[in-house]
Amino acid sequence: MATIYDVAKAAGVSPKTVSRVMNGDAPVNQQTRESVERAMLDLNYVPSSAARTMRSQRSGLIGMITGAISTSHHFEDTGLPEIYLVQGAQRVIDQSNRTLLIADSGGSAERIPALLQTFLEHRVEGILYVAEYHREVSLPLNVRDRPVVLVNCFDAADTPAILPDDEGGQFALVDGLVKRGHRRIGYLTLPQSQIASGLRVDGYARALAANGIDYDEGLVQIGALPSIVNEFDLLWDALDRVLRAEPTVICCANDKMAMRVYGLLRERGIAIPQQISVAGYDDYRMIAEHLHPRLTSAELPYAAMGALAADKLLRLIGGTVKPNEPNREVVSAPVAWRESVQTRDGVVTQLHSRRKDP
Amino acid sequence: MATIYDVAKAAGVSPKTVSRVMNGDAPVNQQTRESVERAMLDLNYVPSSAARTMRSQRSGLIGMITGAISTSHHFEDTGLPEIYLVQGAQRVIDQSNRTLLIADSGGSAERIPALLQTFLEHRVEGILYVAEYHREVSLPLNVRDRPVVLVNCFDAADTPAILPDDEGGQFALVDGLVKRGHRRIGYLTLPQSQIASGLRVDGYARALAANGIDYDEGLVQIGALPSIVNEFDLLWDALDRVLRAEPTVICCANDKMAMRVYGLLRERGIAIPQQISVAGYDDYRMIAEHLHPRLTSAELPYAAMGALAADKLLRLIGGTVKPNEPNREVVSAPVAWRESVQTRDGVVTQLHSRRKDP
DNA sequence: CTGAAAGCGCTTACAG
DNA sequence: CTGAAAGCGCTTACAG
Repeated sequence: MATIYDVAKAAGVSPKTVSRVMNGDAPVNQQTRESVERAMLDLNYVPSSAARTMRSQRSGLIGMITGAISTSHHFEDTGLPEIYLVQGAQRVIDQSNRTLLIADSGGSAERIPALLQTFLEHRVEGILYVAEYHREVSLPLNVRDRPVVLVNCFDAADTPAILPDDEGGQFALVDGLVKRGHRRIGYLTLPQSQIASGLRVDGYARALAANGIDYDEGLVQIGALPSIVNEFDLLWDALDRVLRAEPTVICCANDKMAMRVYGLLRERGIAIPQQISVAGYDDYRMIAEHLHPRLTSAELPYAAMGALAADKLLRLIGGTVKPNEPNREVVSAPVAWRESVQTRDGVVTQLHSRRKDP
Repeated sequence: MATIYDVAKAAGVSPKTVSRVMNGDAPVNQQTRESVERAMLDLNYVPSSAARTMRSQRSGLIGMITGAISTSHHFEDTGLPEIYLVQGAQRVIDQSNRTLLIADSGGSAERIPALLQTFLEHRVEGILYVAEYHREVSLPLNVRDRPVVLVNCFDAADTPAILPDDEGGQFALVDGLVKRGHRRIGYLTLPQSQIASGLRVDGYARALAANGIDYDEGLVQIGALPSIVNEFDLLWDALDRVLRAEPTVICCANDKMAMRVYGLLRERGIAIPQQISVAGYDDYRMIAEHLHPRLTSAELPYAAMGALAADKLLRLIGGTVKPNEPNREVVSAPVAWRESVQTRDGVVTQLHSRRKDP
């Protein structure tokens, strides 16, 4: 392939001038520039990032390490939508004229050191470490010397982290349900050992409290457990208990569970949303928009998290992080209201008339 | 960071010997090796792939360009499961001691030349070009000088390509349905302008013919169109026409459509699978295993396609492709039989007794 | 089994 | 606005 020397010779200038035309780091005479550009085109010149990296000591590479692209062996295969996270990060990184290097752990943690080694050989300028679900992690020590941003996870060392606002998301969902006239709000959760689940139940409880509604234990049931063989049986029983508490709406731990609940409710002959409303979490559009009726869901803002994480990492690399900037940032997102939730007209009217009464 | 010279000095050898220890490309005295390895550890030495690339003229990088990681603007958001494709390719590439560089077109074709430029700057040894859905593409010319394997697509220039066996997949599905006693087999398709859809209808027809069943036009209806606003209305009408042809099972163009059909059938009070069986395509587990009942589906073998594509690309790079090897390869996959399809016992018995009759 | 010299293709640091 | 020299950190090609 043509080198900068070939271009320089063809254009009748020095290599350094070719370099200046490419990088725009110093003024170049218009005519000189044009002849250089012509030479680059004629020779089909493509600069070598290896040479550039070696001399400048800046690789322009950002490493992202993730287990997203994997058949995960943990709680559920929550993985796929994390792709939005990759997309969000990539957009920001492209804009900074850098290249994102993505390594997939394939779901097995023991591969991560090797992936990091590869990143280090490529002299990545920073690392985005993405977890498959909201959880605590501990980073291998050999990363510590360059900027890292955790995404969808956090560690004991308080490494900068971008997290979803699980508490706020569930709050907004439940608060919105109350505003739509619901007061008996069922909730099929995951076990509290799941960090996201604990936070969401907190949000559920806060929304009830904010609206003066008592927390009824019967309305909140665990709808799934890790590695249960017959998942539908467990969910069936949990749904049974929730229904006995007479809800007008059932919130589900995630959209996948909501999809199952659709099947179970219909098996019982209960119409959605006419007889009972249903809501999910994640706003996983592949599911939410194709269920019938379409599913109301609180968005897990992966794209925004990816973008924010990339932005933060770039600022860490550039040294432009504000001194008072918190290490952990939480990303909120709106609820996507769709037809699976029906407004309880009577109650809403009642609320309206109350407001107008005094 | 420590360089090979630092390691050489610490170990009391020449840089070339350190290189030999790292690469194992020539015999090294056991004691020498050990002192070099100790020095590498002590100094926390990580070789620079940029320097290695520049001198050896081999980057060890494979580029993958994809629109998978995107909100696609075409027919439907088929995107997400292509991640399995990335996973399949990465496993193979890791084993060859290379690194996969993934670039996402974000769904917009105009970004692709820039992504290719980045790949060329990094001197990728080959390129995997992944389409979001089975289709024809045309490659930008500037790729032509290095090995390329198309995945999920093909071009007029007969570039090596790995494709899903859509015809065979639908054949296996329909043939299996017949073996399970079904003879009136409805099919909600996508328009034939979709290559995959055309092939699958071919497979459907071949399976009927192979089993001596007449093709009934009334049983085959288009269930979705691109950019239709109210997608459920169109599907509702198509489903209506199919039902009038009195099928015992309905095949759907993909799992997402099957998910919608679940909703529509239940709205009509038709029980799955007791009154009618349903099958999908893609075996998109996020959907298929969480619908109730779980959905029978023909697998779109993305992981296998990714692995095969990577394997082929590596052989193209290594020059070990067999001369008689076809440029286009098709990947087959089994059908995942689940509870949404019910065996028609009566008919099956009838078939059995027939065989035993003469 | 080991080493000295050169060079891969850029950018840095300096000079003019 | 432009250029000559040196060097980034490896591996190649050669020699012993």
